[in-house]
Amino acid sequence: MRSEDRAEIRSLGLFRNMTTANFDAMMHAAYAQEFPAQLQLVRQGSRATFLHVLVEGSIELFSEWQGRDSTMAILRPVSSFILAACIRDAPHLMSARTLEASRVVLIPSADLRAAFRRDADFAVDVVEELARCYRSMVRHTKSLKLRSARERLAAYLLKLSVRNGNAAGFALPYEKRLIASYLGITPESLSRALKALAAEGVHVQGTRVTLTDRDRLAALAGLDELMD
Amino acid sequence: MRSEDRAEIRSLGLFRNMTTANFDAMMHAAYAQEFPAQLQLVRQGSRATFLHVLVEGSIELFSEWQGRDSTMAILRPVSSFILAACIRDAPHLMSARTLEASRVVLIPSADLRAAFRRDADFAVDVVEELARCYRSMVRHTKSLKLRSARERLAAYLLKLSVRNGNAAGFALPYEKRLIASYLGITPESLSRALKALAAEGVHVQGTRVTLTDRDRLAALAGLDELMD
DNA sequence: CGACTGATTGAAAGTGGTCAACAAAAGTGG
DNA sequence: CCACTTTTGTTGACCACTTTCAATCAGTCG
Repeated sequence: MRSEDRAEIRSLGLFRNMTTANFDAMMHAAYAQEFPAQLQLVRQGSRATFLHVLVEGSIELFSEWQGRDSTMAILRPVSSFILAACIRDAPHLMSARTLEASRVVLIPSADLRAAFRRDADFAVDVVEELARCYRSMVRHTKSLKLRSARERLAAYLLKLSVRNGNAAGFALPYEKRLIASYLGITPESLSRALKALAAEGVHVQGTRVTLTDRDRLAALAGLDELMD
Repeated sequence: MRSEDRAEIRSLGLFRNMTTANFDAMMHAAYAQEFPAQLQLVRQGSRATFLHVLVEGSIELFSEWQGRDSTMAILRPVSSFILAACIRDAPHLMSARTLEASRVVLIPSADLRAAFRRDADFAVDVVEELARCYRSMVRHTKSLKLRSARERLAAYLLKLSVRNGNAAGFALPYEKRLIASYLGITPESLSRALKALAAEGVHVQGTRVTLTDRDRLAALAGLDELMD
């Protein structure tokens, strides 16, 4: 593994506080790997054998059922994923695939669990990371159940703007079909919803978005500390 | 606190493996309390100060936004709740209220965190419990995003049947309005969806449900290990 | 009994989905 | 680099499902 990967992982919230001895032991059998775009890394239903840490690129977590599928989360570096399945040593509930060429570090879940038992500081960080993931899923579910499609989209656009330093203009970071699936609607509905938001000062050309009436949009989105 | 409450909590998966010394220390400031029905125990946005353990009765976890609300989970004894907020020491994302008269044990979250640091066996159990909660929320979200309302209802009825020993007839355990909210639809829609399921052999009279064609219903519900 | 809450039903409206056609981009291979 | 293919995005027409609102019915509880 590249030493900068190692350093980057070490500096992740998850691994920052563990002792060097435990970190080294845990990483002993870990390895980094490059994956091309659109490669499925995890298949739902399979057993968790490695904790994955995304170092470069981006990852989609999605679920499948009866030929349908839905995007559950979109991950950016540096973040771990499938922590819960590793801990429970249970089948994955979600699949994962790369959205672009990505670099992922794989840590054997048995070594993760051993480190957890040996190092209380690490245990604290693991449980905090997992709590973060849980709360993130709760937020996603709340948005699905409490907001309409248009409201979800409005909130999503505002969050993108915030991520870009409150810019009025920014580019959509992913394909629209992916965003649609994440928001729980079809691509056609997204296309129409974007047009409908022109009334709230949203203008879209290709991947380029411009917000001309932030207040109106915010009123519709109703951004909430407890949901967004 | 009643000694049987204490014993019951001690035998919970969460607390079974910790040392007696740590259990006693953690429970030192804990206390049990009876609450009447329909009492709100937790308000979303407030700070987590106690881990709650439901010993008797039932609890609804729900979320509110802009005057709307939605049932996120329904808990039965014995189960803990708001573990994630305790761990993160963060505002609750969900509110909680009793559905019926309930008995709840309250453990100061600071004591919980202290026990977590001192006792690796307990730490393992906490993280497993949290992973269970996370996975439960993932399942709920999958069902919302991948299934239609009718499919969700079919799956819900089949799960109720399983819970009743695969009985063909059983009573709905909660008010229909609550079930509707949990399934992400209005009470009116639930009423109509139940009627529509007559085609799959579902017959309802009041709270009494009878399934006369399990196979047809199962085909619609598409029960799945990774979602149900 | 009368008041209240929850459940059902009907009618109307709205929202989002499906299907099909087409346009626009992006990727592929000569 | 260009032509071709494939994928992604948009638009229209139509439909299914769900919600909303209102009225009614059915229990429950003082």
